[in-house]
Amino acid sequence: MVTIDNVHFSIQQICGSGQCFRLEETEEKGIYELVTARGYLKILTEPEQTILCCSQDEFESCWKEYFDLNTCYKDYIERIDRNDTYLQKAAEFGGGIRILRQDIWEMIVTFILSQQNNIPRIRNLIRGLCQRYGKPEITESGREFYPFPDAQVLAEAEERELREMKLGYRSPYICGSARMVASGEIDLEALKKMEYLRAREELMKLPGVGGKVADCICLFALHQLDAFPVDTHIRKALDIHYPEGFPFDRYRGCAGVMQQYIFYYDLRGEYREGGAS
DNA sequence: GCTCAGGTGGTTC
DNA sequence: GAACCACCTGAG
Repeated sequence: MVTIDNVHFSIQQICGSGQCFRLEETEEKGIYELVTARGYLKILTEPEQTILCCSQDEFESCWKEYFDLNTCYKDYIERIDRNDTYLQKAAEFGGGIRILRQDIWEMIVTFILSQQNNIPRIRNLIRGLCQRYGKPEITESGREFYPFPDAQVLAEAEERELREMKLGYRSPYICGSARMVASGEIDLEALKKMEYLRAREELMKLPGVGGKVADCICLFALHQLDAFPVDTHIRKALDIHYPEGFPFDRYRGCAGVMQQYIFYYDLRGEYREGGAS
């Protein structure tokens, strides 16, 4: 068991920030389960602290990096313009969010599926893919879980099968991307070493990956903090609060963190303006 | 029925 | 290169 205080770390906020679809609250309130390429993790959340159910060694060698706990997010928050009350409030509201270091193939598929889709449905689609194509594993405590299927497995799936699973018009994108990754035409290891814009450009060679999806992959898998995915929520928030444009120069090296604060605040914050409903 | 949900790719001018 | 439009699906 490893205990972390909740000052700048919140599982609920990370779960709600839309970067990870395989972190879910169980039927027991406050207890979460996370399935990643690194393995399975059970998490207990309490008002003051969060408890990761793993050994100290596993924490040090794996989860500490995954949750980006070596980084001080307070430093990012302190970089926010004091006159920018909107961003100040957003960062205060979502101050426990961290940018995870997730598996790149999983992020490619996840964000291809995210287009014209809502969060609960994306979760279901991914769960379906894992159960159908992932090889089940068992935790020490006997809990069965399904890791994300690798590109080689999905490369052999038929488009028809994916359509049956309600992936819709995204089905050929998944098949095509899986084949390009499985064949090595797109080299995932090489992407990890590339600079942000180069990686973004390379990812956009995959079918179904445009600028927004490529930015999500860059941010949530490659930890490129200059990536700033602009979706409908962010577009709306930027139009209202930054009609002159978002100050990217000021937030070089952490724009993606700000994006997450804005996104989470727009989606979950009590704050609403203009569109009263 | 219609619109919308964290878009992309193809076509057109 | 900006402006359209089709595209699967399910919920409200």
